[in-house]
Order: sequence, then C-alpha cells, then structure tokens
Amino acid sequence: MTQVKTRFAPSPTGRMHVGNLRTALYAYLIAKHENGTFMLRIEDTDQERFVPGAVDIIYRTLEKTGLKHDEGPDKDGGVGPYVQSERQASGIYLKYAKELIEKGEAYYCFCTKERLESLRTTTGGKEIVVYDKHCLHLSKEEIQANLDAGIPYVIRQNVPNEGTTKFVDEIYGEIEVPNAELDDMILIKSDGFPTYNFANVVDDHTMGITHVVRGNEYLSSAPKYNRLYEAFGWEVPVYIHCPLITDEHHAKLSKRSGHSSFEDLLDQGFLTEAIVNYVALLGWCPTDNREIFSLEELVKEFDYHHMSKSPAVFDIQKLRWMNGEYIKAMDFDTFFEEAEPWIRRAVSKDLDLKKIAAMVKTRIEIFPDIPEMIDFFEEVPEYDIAIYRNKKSKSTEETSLKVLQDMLPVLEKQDLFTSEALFEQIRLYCEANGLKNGFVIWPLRIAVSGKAVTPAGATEIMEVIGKEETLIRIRKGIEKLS
RNA sequence: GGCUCCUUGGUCAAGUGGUUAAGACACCGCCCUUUCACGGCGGUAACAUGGGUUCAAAUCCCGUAGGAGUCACCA
Repeated sequence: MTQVKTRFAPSPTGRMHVGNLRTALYAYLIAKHENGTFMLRIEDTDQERFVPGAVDIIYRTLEKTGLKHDEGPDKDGGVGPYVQSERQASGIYLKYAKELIEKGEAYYCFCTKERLESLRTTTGGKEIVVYDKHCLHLSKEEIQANLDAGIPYVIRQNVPNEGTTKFVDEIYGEIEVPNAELDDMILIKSDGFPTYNFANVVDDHTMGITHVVRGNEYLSSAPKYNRLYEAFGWEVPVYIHCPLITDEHHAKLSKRSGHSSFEDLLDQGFLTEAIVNYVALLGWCPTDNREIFSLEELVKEFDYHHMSKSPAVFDIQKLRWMNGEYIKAMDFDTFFEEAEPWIRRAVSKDLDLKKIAAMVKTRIEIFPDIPEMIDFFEEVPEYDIAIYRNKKSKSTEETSLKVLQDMLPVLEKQDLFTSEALFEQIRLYCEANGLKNGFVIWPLRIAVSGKAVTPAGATEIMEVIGKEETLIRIRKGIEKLS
C-alpha cells in the first residue's frame, strides 16, 4: 500500500476562512492518521486577487493550529517548487496543456471578451455563460496564423456534448454527470497562468498526492478533473469532499456572518485549540461521541469514513461553550496571564487581581466576557433599587434597608475582612434574629456590587474591595433605599 | 433555469432492517440551605412527505417537496 499524501492548497487572498481551515485540518488528519505526508502548496495563479501578506497568514495559521506541513515552499520534499507561480514559470502547465491539445482533449480559443459576453444569458435569476465551442472548429492554419499574429488566446478543455462522465467520491459515492453539463473550461488563461482547476490536476499528480481533500463546492466540477486524469493516463486520486459549513441561515458561511475566518474568531477571543476542536466536529463525529479533543487525539481518532454528507451550521453558541471548557481546563497561572489584561480593562484600582481571576475562571466562555462581569469592583454602577427585591429570599426594598442598617455597625466593628470571618458575622446576626442567610446576604451583595448577577458571593466581594470601600457602598445603599 | 448533492429535535449529531431513536450545545425545572453563575440531577423537543419492497424500515427502492452547491480568463 502506498503512503498517504494529502495537501492543503490555499490561495493567498486574505484571511483564513473557517471552511478552509477545516479542509486543512481534515487533510492533515487523514494523512497523519495513516502516518502519511501533509503538504502545503500555494495557489497564487490569480495575480489580481493576490494580497500581500496573505502567505504569511497561511504560515502563521498552520503554525498556530499545529497543522505542521511536512513539505512546502519552506520545506523541500523533492517535488517542488511548491508555489504555483514558480511552477508556472517553469512552463509545466503549458507543456501539459499542449499535450492535451495533441490528444484532442483541449484546444486554442481566441474569442474576445465581447464575444464571450454575447454568450451570456440569464436563467432563473442567475447569469451564466456557456461556451459554444466556437474555436474548436478552427483549422490548423487559422490557429497558427492567430498565434503568429500574437492574438491573445486561452486553452480550453474539450468536453463532448454527448455521454456522461462519472467519478467516485469517498463520502458521496459514485456521481454521474451528463457531459453536456460540463463546460469547456479554461485550462490556461490569456496571461499564461493556469486556472485553479487545471493547475490542481497537474500539481496533484506531479506532486504525488494520493488523497484530494477539498470542499463540497468543488463536487460538481470533479467530473472535469477525471476527464483530465484519464486523458493524461494518470491514476485518479481518492476524492474526499467535505460537507459545506453554513451560517445560521443555511447559506455558505460568508464574511457577513462576522465569524467566517479563523482570524475573526481569534479577534473575538476564542482559543486556537477550541476553534480547531470545534471545527473538527463540524462534519465528523467519533464513534464514542466524545467532544473534547486535542490535535494529537484527533489524529489518533479521525477516520474519514465517519464524515457526514450534509452541510453543518456553524453554531457560535456551541463554540462559546467549548471555549469555556478549555478555559476551565487551563491551569491557573496560564489562565491568569491571559486574563490579567482583560481584568485590567475594567479594574484600575489596586485590588487582588488573582482573586478576581479565580472568580471569573469558571464563569466565562471567552476572555472578552471578563470586563463587563467585574466592572463593579472598580465602581458601583447606577442601579435600580428594584433589584433588591427577590422572591426566593423574600427580600424587598424595605427588608433590604433594614438589613443594611443593621449590618452596617456590625461591619464597622469588624476588622478581619476575610470572606470566612465576614460570613461568620452574618451567620451570628441571622441566628440572633432568626433569619435565613439568603435574606441577609442578598441585599449586602446588591449594595456592594450594584448588580443582580455577580461572579461571586457578597462576602467574597467584600474581601476583595476591603473594609473601607465596603462601608462606603453599604452607606450608599442605605441612602438609595431611604 | 440545467445539473449535482443534501434532508434524524432550534443547532451539531449517533444510528447502516428488529433500539424505550443515544449524546452534546441551547432552553426549562429541581438541588447545592450565599443570589446569579459553577457543579449535580432531571425535563421539553426529531426520523420532510407519499408510495413501494419486507414478517419487520430512520435504515433499501421510486416519486414529491424543501434546502444548498455549482454553471467565471475566482479559487
């Protein structure tokens, strides 16, 4: 059995789309699961769309996510170059295209943009262009004359109008398409560069790719590829088309969703490991239904035969949950290092940030959740006294006022401001007055935080802000309630 | 519009002829006698539809509907 070799072949056009990232991940996992080779190839045949710096994004993303390639522009594996513009410079694509012309599987086309434009029709609200094979019928002499005259040309694939072409995909099975549906796609553009479709076939073959892993959006063009492989007499690789990733409206995930790229997600505060983990589960599921996986564990468990066919909605809510799981699993020091700048955004006072960090660690899903959750440590926000009312502890504005008035002198006398000591004082007060803890603690917590929801209990908050500030806040609470 | 693919709860999904149709997120409830949260326990909720085949169908076949993808000198 030959060794598995997969590739990730992105175009340097900007941010890393999550669909792309998942394709890269699956390609990596399929190779590594079999101890195979994972290759990186840069597809920069579109000079217009090329974005400077985008190649760096690709390297950085692979590095950050741990999808280390064994071969690529920076790691020669003997089948380079690994950048298509460099391969194009070597003349490889033109050479193979001419071979196809010899075999009658391709032909020169000199049609102008205007003529092509005239072929454009609108159907079902969509504009489509179906080439009419106009140039297929040019004579040898006409072609030569055009070439000699320097008329710009493209090279097109020649697909017959009759019959069908079939191919086999590992996930979707056998798919058969009528040839009449297959357009005579352009192989070589007028600028001499190959199109994606053609470069892919030539490169995947010459670079020894055994398993072609790509997005479902290429499913319908796969038959054209097969014709090319067959025309060349090359062995067809194993096709693995990944199901589409969609937004909540079930349409292809686009920039409009706000989280269509890996960088978007990082910007929003998601952890790399969580993103990789989540994305792995979009279209694949292990037999035991486990959900939390490190990359190494994924390599071990991933079996592409368990991939699903149907498109998957990218659920940011579930990603948030998963991110929270990763945060909870972090060791405290690492967590604190990450969390401190976020805490600092809300708290400038000299408080025990580690205590605040500990409160927040199990309660956030992403780091940017922090500031809003702890802003009251800095300053009590304006609040409606209605929040003193609580059905369960039977608190009202009136009972709360009474509790605060009673507790104020107790706290004024209290010097040891630890959560335990404070709780003990409260307990004694409750005991003496026959009250439930919650009845007393509820108003204290509100007075001291100004919030109905806090990441910690009243006494913990008091410990952090200290005696002086606690008393100020309680007096202010009494004032508000009076 | 042609072609292709897809269709299990709101979402991710297990399931490959016989199951009380798993699990997770979200939602809801209860408990944790310090709220919310965390944690624990529990609950609501699904095989798009119509025909077959079969003793038996979410699973196989055909049709219908719905959704998506694609139809560039973009990848």
